[in-house]
Amino acid sequence: MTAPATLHERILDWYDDHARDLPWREPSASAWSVMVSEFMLQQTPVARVLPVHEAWLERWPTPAALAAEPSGEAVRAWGRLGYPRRALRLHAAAQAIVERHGGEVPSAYDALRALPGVGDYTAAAIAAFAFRARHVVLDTNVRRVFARVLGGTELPTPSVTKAERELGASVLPEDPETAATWSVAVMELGALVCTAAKPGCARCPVGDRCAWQAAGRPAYDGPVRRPQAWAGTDRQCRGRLLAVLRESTGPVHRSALDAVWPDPVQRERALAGLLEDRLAVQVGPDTFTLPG
DNA sequence: TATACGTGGCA
DNA sequence: TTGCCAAGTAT
Repeated sequence: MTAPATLHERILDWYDDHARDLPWREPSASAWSVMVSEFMLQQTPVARVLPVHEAWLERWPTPAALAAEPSGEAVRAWGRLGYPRRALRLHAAAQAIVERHGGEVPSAYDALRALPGVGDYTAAAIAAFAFRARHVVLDTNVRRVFARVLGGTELPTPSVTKAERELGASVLPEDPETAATWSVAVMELGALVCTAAKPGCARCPVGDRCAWQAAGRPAYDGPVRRPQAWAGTDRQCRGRLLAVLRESTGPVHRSALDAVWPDPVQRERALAGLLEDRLAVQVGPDTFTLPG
């Protein structure tokens, strides 16, 4: 009789068989490639990131290459990925890498965490996935898997708790290389099987030792997060206006912006917001463009 | 801690 | 069709 496989063995074996081939997971992928992917994947599905990531790395193979261009080019190349301030932050991070780290993506968590647009998750992810360092990586997928398998609840709490970080640390393999693979494996399990809406428990490698399944898959009963409104919001308006600037090679006249949003009050407010965020700049009395 | 911040695919 | 969702960060 062989001993039943451990939770870790099950998940690592599953990942070995089911991991998607993603460019930023290739052994030859640079730390910059990993970093770009992490920025793009914040709140954005893999399928939409793939083509933009490829074009980005082709055009800007290093942080220095991006840092040498106007931030507006980063916003333009970001395309319709959403949350364009991420493009601005990635550009600013590239400049910081050139200034503070000689153009090399830093490997230390604290140095990464200090870069614009890099929070707790992204710093840990870059350190773990690009440099194979031992860090607890807590993204929404990992948190959901832990909540179910180890916690017995359908969904994690709205924000990361101390208990979660401690739990993550307690199950993180000692060996750094194994720890990094463990993190991406749990993340992949959450993305492909232990999904938010329709979990594939029947094909889950740890389904028979999942606390949530054992409890009969009780529905989430925690605080309800209000769905984010979209139609008619300032956010939608900003998106419309920025799309006009992105798709134009030169300065855009106010009339071109007027054409994409009917409400003048909201339109002005959104434009002011874009200028405030440095996603757009005013270059004349009535003309605007992406930042230089 | 709650809120703002894009976008498009899918049920 | 409308609602929900997808590798968060900054304030």
